[in-house]
Amino acid sequence: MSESIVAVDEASTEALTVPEKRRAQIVETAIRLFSKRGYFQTTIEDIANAIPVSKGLVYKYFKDKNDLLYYCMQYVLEKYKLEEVPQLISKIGPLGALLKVMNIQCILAQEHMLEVVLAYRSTADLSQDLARQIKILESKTARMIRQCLDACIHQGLMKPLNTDIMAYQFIMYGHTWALKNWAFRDRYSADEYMAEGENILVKPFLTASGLTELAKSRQAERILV
Amino acid sequence: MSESIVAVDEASTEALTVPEKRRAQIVETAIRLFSKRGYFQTTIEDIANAIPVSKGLVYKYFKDKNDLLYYCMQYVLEKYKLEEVPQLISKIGPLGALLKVMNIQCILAQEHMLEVVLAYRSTADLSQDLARQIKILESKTARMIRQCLDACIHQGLMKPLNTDIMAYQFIMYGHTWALKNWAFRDRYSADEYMAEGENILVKPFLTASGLTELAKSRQAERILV
Amino acid sequence: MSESIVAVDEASTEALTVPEKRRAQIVETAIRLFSKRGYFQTTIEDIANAIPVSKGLVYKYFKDKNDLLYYCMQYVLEKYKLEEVPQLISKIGPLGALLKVMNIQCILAQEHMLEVVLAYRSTADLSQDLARQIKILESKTARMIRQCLDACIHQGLMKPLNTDIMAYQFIMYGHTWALKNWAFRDRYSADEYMAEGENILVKPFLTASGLTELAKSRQAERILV
Amino acid sequence: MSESIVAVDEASTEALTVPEKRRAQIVETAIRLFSKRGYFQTTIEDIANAIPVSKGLVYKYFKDKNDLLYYCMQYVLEKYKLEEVPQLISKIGPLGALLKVMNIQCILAQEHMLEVVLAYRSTADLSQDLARQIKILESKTARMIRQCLDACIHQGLMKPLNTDIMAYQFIMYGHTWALKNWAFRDRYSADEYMAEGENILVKPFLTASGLTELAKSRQAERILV
DNA sequence: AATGAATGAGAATTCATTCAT
DNA sequence: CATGAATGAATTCTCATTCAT
Repeated sequence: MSESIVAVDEASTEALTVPEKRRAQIVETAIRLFSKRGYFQTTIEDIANAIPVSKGLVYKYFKDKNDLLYYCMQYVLEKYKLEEVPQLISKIGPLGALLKVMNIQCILAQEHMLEVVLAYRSTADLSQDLARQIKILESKTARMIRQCLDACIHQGLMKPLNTDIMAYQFIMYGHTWALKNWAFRDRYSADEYMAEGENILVKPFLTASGLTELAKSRQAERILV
Repeated sequence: MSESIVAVDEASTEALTVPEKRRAQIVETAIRLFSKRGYFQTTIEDIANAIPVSKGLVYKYFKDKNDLLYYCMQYVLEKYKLEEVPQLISKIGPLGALLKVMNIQCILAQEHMLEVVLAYRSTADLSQDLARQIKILESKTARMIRQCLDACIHQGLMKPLNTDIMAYQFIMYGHTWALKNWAFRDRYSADEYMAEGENILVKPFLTASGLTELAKSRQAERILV
Repeated sequence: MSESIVAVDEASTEALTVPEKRRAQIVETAIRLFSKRGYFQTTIEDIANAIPVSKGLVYKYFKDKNDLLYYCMQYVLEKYKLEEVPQLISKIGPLGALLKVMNIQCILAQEHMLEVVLAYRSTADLSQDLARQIKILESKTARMIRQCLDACIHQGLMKPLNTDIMAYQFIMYGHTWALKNWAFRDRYSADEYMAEGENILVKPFLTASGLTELAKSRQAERILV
Repeated sequence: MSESIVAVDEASTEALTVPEKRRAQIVETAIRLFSKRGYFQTTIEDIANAIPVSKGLVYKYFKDKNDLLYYCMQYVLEKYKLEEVPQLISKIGPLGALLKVMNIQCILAQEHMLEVVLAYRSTADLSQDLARQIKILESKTARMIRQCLDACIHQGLMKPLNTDIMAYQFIMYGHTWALKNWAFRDRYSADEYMAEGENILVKPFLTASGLTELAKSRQAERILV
């Protein structure tokens, strides 16, 4: 996954100013605590002490607690942006893109387990308006996945099905890893879970030519590696 | 669905004593408000006013607010108990049972949408111990579904696959209807969503004999209706 | 002043319910402290402790601190309502009414010195909307006084003058007693100040017939007493 | 009014050093904001941003916020100093001086409306000691006016009356223009209000010879103009 | 059984003030 | 001179919980 499909904030690797670092530090600490204890059970003081800075400083960077929650959500969704799916489809084909997207969903869920849990617990705690924005961002991801599915079907690699609902199956498969991790973690590794995703979400829906294509791409991978 | 697979609280149809009615009334109101506004943003006073009774009365029935949340969760999970799955398998076969279980998951999600949302928002707000109990109950449901899947595979109706993970797919398919309802409700009815569940979670995994079995049971249904 | 021109809240003499008593108690304490220390330097806790009740209780009776300030202002202006001026004019004539109004302004300023000071310090601390209401109430008082003045002029008792501005002179004469009390209190009693009001605000503006009228009413008073 | 009776800070016309300019800038900005929003609702940051300078700089010039308020008050009272009244009396006579003083009070109230409002809102917010100083300054003004009144009476231009209280009437007439400006501004110009001041505070109190004197001085003015 | 007045611990938020740069 | 990041004390406000009636 060297040529990442996940949007990477290029700036994040550059030198950040002091205030920028502080902002990031607060957001990251807040995500950790909000995820673990929940939004309402985490006080601004908890967050400040964990850094550690003073309570008051948090308010220099964020209007209020809800504003901070919003930026936490943003930060999470930033990671989930699938911006280059169209290019990916044209480069490695829709089936390859689909598999890649599935993997990304799982990898992200693994890497940002706390954040996924946070999203399910606390989106409703955002103000009406901010909650809507979060939903819009998720809709975009669904649309990207749907493009892959539609392309697969269009190229005869996949049997026709409701790509709208199916797109959410891909999203939820990743989220499930995070949400039900208490049930899975003792029995499967993230990689095993991800591999099973192919068996559950991709292979059973492929046409004969889709299966051939899959086999070919597997072989190509093997040669590359 | 006259012969419900879902555990029905027999007592609920009997005459309840006044205190029992009050308890139920409080729990139901609490579920509604907790689901809509969240646990921490709903005050005991909100609940009392919505009934309406006095704040103090709520404390006659529940030790504290967290205790009330726990009983709300219990009430929700009560509805989700799949106790008669083994009987069901022996009566209508594992494939029929599987389809039925899938339908039930969707119907429950539709009928108890608020409660599902509540569970995802607020399980973590329960005390450690109560939260564990909730997880145990969900594990039981997963085990039931797994029995169906294992039986289907064992009887050659379904191709082998990881039934542990797949069982959660069935659970999550229902939950997704509730959790992402904001995305679906304008485009699909609950029935359409449920029907699509068959295409996504069952059919693609069937063997030839499984498909035959499915067709037969469909015909049987058609005759019955 | 047995037949008071000042609107008396009849209910205040009746039995009040417990919450009504509490409300009044809080308002009265707040007026005292707000007047003495100022609105922003008085904490809700100060007020609560002075009663003494708990902080939280104050919020059962008033939405927030600004709401409490508003009710304090209302309470003050309630006392300043001059509702029966028209009746008074028809009963004892416009000049008598005018003198009475002047006296009332001084008596009120003396009795509610703290409240007057509070009004000047803190009206601007009310929300836009509440501040406007307070101004409307003062305008009404000005209008009442103006009616007296206009009637006096119309009946030839007083020489023509700008009754609009003059009405505010009557209001301010009372307020000045409260606002500049630090300068006056060592040299004049409230009665002396009030008596001087007649020399400054009434007599110099009377016509010959106005002076006759004044002398007559003085004599009538002397006989009555 | 070329030969101003109002004490003018001679230095203000000279070249100020940079720090002096900064100080003045801060004080003037503070007066503006304190008057508009009140002392407690104006933050040091508000003032700094309005200039704009940094918050820290304000503390280079003023010990603390209360110190700044004190200098604001000083600045206001500086304008209100009536130092040359004795000379004025001997130059244009006590009645002319009195009229001039009345005019000045109105002009100052018009030009420094915000400052007058500030004084009434915030004098009590000064420390005990600083508040006393402000009162002493106002007493001086009252004494000056009283000198005029006493001289008028002594020279038989004015009928005897309580000059102590009357002096405050002159002060308050100006203040009233500022304090009740919300009621007046739509109906009168500052000049109209000032003209009415003569009808309310001077003419009714004059003796026959005082009226003659007034008429003469009016004529003199007319010739001059 | 039921009420609702009262409490008080605890959280969010603000802002004057300091100080390293 | 000037900045603005950082602090922390102080305050408003909320709400679960208790208890006398």
